[in-house]
Amino acid sequence: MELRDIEIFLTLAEELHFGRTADRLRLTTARVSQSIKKQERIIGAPLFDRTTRAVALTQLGDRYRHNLSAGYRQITEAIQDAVAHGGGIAGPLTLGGMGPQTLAVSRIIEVFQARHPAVEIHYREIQPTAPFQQLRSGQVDIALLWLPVREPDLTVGPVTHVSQAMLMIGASHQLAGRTSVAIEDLGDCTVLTSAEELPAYMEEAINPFHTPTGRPIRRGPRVSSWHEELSVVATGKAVTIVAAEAAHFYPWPNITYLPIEDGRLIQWAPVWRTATETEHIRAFRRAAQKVESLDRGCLANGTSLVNPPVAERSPHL
Amino acid sequence: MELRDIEIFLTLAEELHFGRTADRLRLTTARVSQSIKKQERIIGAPLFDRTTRAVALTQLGDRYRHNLSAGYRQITEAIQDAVAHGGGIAGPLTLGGMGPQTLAVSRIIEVFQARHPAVEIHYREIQPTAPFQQLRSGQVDIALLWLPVREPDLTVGPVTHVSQAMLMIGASHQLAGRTSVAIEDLGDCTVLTSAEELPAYMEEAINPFHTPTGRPIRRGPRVSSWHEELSVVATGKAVTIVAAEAAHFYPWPNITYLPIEDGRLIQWAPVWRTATETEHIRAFRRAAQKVESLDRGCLANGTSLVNPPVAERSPHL
DNA sequence: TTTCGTTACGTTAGTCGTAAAGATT
DNA sequence: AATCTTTACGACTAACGTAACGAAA
Repeated sequence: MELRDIEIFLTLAEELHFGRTADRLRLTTARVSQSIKKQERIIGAPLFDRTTRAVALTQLGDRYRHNLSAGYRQITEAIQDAVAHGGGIAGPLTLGGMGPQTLAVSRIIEVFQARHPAVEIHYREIQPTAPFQQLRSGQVDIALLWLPVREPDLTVGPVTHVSQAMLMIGASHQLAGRTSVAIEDLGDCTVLTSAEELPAYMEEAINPFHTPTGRPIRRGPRVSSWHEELSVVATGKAVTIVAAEAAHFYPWPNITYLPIEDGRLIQWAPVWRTATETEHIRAFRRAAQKVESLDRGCLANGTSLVNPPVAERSPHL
Repeated sequence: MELRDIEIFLTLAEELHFGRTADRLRLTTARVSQSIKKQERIIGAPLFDRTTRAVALTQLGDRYRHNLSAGYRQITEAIQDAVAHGGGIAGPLTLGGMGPQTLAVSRIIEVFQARHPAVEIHYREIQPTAPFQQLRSGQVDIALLWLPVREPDLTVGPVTHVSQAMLMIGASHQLAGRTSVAIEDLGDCTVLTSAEELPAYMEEAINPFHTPTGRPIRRGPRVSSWHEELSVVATGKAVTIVAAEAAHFYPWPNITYLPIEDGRLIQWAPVWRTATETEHIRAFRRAAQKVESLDRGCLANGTSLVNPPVAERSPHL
């Protein structure tokens, strides 16, 4: 019997519903069922009376809950207290990323987890059409966004990686046969519009309003999510500029990805609300800087080391 | 962080010694070290100052211990309480057996563990020369002994299995070339004596004092343990009657095992102190009876079932 | 040299998810 | 049919032991 089981029991005793309990603890109902069953086997009697319609504590279950809850709270508080005084950090940290971009920072996350095993990292999908929304609403603590980001209320961390820019275009589009395109060619295209208004500087940097020679670039249908972007592009109604990783992760048959000759690079960096900067966030930035310096070291050497210098070991919690 | 880690921490905080902590928890020092290190990583600061000479709580460690201990006790008590009221049983149960005999009851132990996952079973070796000693001293709760056992303070449970009796004899002994012996042949042998006095009825039943025709059977060197028995028999100084399993598990080159023509069978049964019969012991007897009845069922059918009727599932705790 | 704590590494047990099967309305 | 819990099964993680190493007396 471990704390995890007790947590599951106490949560179910509150929710009286396997599904909601599983949601709260980010488990499956199967797992909840298994854990409760295990405790009932150890104790030798049911803790809950349950049908598919209702879950209720038995008398014994209620007694168990009552005896358990105080001790459980005390222990979690003791750990929190020690963590607070020990300089460690614990608790949840939610990262937001666009599609596969979070994969690109896996080394940072590794280093972070090794340093702070008690932090549980969660992920949320960020829509390119509303990059700041979840950050501002507090749903994500750190968002991995493409630069530039110049918002007065947001802080931008170190650049974590760089992607080639590619033009995502319907396979039936007139340009689709080309092996590459230039920004100038966008003058002949209709570019997706974000349903949410993006800041002008961001829009300009990613999908400019004018070609280098000054031709205006036409704006097309409004989309509100990444999958909508994919769908609209697939129908050939519009095009948009994306990071090269998209070609890898969304190789749809009716979508073509073309390199952009002007060789534009997309820089990615973690971004967070300045006002709610926590110790978690500072620790994440430190991890990012650490990885950055390691990478610089490798590049400076110019040779691929047989045993790359890994500063921290993986957690093994 | 789980209860197990907390238990390890609290024990080390008491013992201030990795080796003793490991012993108390039946772990290795490596494991203790790993668990403490994990907690220190989570907390972010050392809990113990340790050299190879001394282990001491840091200030933070002491605070942690103080905050933790009450909650830990509360939780373990809550579980104990629920187990007590739920009809389940928990805690240690020590079984004693002679050599490989405990293997013969593995099915009973399986059934028992499935019914009572919270009971941790330990094993202790019982010497055939002093079968009741550890039972009476409380070192073992249940001993698996060969019958007959007729002691006023002991209760004998159901027979768990039956072994062929064999004569264990030095390879150089005059009888060693035979393919089998009769009890009558013991008249020509010297039989081991137990260092501790065995009850007469037991001695008579196993190594009788007279052959069927009335010849006395000579008593030889006193031995005080099973390995001493093996050694003495190997030198050819004496012989003794053992269960057939011994031939399997101790196939020493200078020891020969001979079937006994009179076809004596050795019956094994669990035995415990009547005065200290606990719920654990009653549960063990029930498990033994369950297996007994299953076996009877199989024998009655006369056929080996493809899917033998296993009443309880294995624990998967 | 012995005693004690740590590190490295391989094995195994148990957690957890997926998928499908019961049960109840 | 829809909703909810349980069972079956497989994958993967972390607990744990073994063995070797390192430091202190």
